[in-house]
Amino acid sequence: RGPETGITDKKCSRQQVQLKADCNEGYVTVKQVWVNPTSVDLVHIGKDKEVTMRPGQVLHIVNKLYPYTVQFSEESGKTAAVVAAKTQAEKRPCEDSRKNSDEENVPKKNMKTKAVDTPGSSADRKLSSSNVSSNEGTSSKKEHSGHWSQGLKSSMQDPKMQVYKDEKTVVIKDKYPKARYHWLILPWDSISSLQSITREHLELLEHMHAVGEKMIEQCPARETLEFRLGYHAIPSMSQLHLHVISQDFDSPALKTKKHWNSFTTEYFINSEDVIEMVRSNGKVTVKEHTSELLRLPLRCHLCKQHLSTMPELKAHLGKHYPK
DNA sequence: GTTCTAGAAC
DNA sequence: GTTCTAGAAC
Repeated sequence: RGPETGITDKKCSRQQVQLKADCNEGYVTVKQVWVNPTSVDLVHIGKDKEVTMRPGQVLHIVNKLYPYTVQFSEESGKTAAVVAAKTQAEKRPCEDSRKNSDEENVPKKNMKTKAVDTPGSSADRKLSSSNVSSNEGTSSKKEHSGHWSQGLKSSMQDPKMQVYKDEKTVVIKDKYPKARYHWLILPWDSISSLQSITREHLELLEHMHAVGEKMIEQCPARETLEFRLGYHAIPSMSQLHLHVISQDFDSPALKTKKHWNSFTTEYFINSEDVIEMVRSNGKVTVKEHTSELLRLPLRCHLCKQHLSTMPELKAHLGKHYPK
């Protein structure tokens, strides 16, 4: 609460939240300093607790009010974080881009933005007040953060990438397919990840699954290839996306152990299991040591044979799936 | 997420 | 010597 945010609500402490941006990783750590509820994607943080927030997620300062989003922008080789009051940021993106052509670098008077200090190690990347204004100009023009983790949000909006769309979802081909067929089913609604899923999203999840199955039905190789539909337990890219991937894993973009294990271990959660989890539990929880699954030794998903290198694995897969 | 590359592994 | 991977940088 104070002049910087314009918040006058007495339920909001003058020191309600603490934000810390990691510009290299592209997220902001949000710590709730005061007792009244602060939430990210409507999930309460709790006093003295911290959560990470990525672009696309919504921070409510107190009592589900005063929505804010974060954006990262690249400016003269440096990455900077900008926090923007949500309503203003979303209200007039088109108007902004026009206006900016004759109002270059003039900050919006009513756009409440605030620079966030980066952690100590990257003190040289700290924002000075002078590039706050230029960053405001950039972020309102671009309409997206520019950070790689936001790539799907821009791809899904690009008509050239869309291979199917309906009222709830859009389908794009994975930009770096890890198999002969690899689609992503995304909701139009901004849903950052599985972690923000609730029972309210059950129908959407079922619809996404049905769309995925439609993609398989229209695939010329549907008779000869197996497919799996599922989610990465800990995705790198923001915006919920259902993978539909053929099980040949015959692709030059499949290069690393991490790639392999992300599709062939429990790191890949079947769409049906996600739906069942939400139905019975109201949310999706990821097991504790999930990230370690990515370092497991390479193993053929079909015959379970161990392979010592990626080239060996790829040669081995060739036996299961001749061209 | 990908790209790039130093140095480990062979 | 070359191949391959893990981690930094983007």
